[in-house]
Amino acid sequence: MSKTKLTPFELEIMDVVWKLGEPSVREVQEGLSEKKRPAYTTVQTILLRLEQKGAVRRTRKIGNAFLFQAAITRKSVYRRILDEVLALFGGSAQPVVAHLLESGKLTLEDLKALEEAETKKGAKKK
Amino acid sequence: MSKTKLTPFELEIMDVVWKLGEPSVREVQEGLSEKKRPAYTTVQTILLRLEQKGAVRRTRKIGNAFLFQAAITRKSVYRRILDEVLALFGGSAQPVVAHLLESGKLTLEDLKALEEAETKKGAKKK
DNA sequence: AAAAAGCTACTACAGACGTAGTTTTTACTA
DNA sequence: TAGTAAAAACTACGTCTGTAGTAGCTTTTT
Repeated sequence: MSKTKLTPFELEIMDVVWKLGEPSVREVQEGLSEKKRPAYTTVQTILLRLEQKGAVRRTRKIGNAFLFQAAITRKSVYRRILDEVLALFGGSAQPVVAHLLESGKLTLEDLKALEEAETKKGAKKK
Repeated sequence: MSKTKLTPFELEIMDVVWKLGEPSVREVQEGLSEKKRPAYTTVQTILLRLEQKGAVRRTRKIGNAFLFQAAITRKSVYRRILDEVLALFGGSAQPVVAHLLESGKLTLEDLKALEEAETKKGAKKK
């Protein structure tokens, strides 16, 4: 898919777009947490850049405002991010998980749950 | 620890520094993969910025060249990166691992191995 | 010692990012 | 239809990144 490289802030905007589905600039702005809510035009600018990057597209116009829609999936973006992290960790996922465990971000219970889910899926698949 | 925020390229440089221990600029440059090996002065610049960020420090001088050394640990950097990724994924590690599994980056075997290692460590601890 | 080779320190610069102001257009509303 | 409110479009700008050139000092080699 598109090799869309998004910045952290663009990511946040995308998050809102994904959540809302087909928001206007105004809605995106209001969808951001109050603490750091940038100016309307800032959101507008980012949305424009996201459009140029092919991450969103304008769908239609309501009144005089455009509505936007994600043009890439959340999953594809997450995958790319994880791939980058993996590359950092030498290309293998195991050390990443080991790190998560070590830092307490992931528990043994989490692991077991995941394992079980995966086992089930594997069995079900095909 | 230091809230050192490193760019991708700085990360690469750090990687070489960590690997070599106490390299000179030249050694760092040569430690980078041949494909994208930047000019000597580019490496120098990055090393300078890393120094300003507190990520490396100059140790001594051999001939007329300085030697550098990491001032932050690999682990602390990795931890910060993972924290950022976790934040993206909603603060929880489980979805991250689920993603890894789904994309085939992590296998059931990996999971089991990790689980076992973790169990052992947990038992050993204190 | 003079030249050569290698380093450091300083400077530069284009493109990306975050941020937002200003001008122009559009579309309701009285 | 004229006025106004809201949005779009355009412009701007400081900082960060990747990238490297250049001037000048230092060490080594003739």
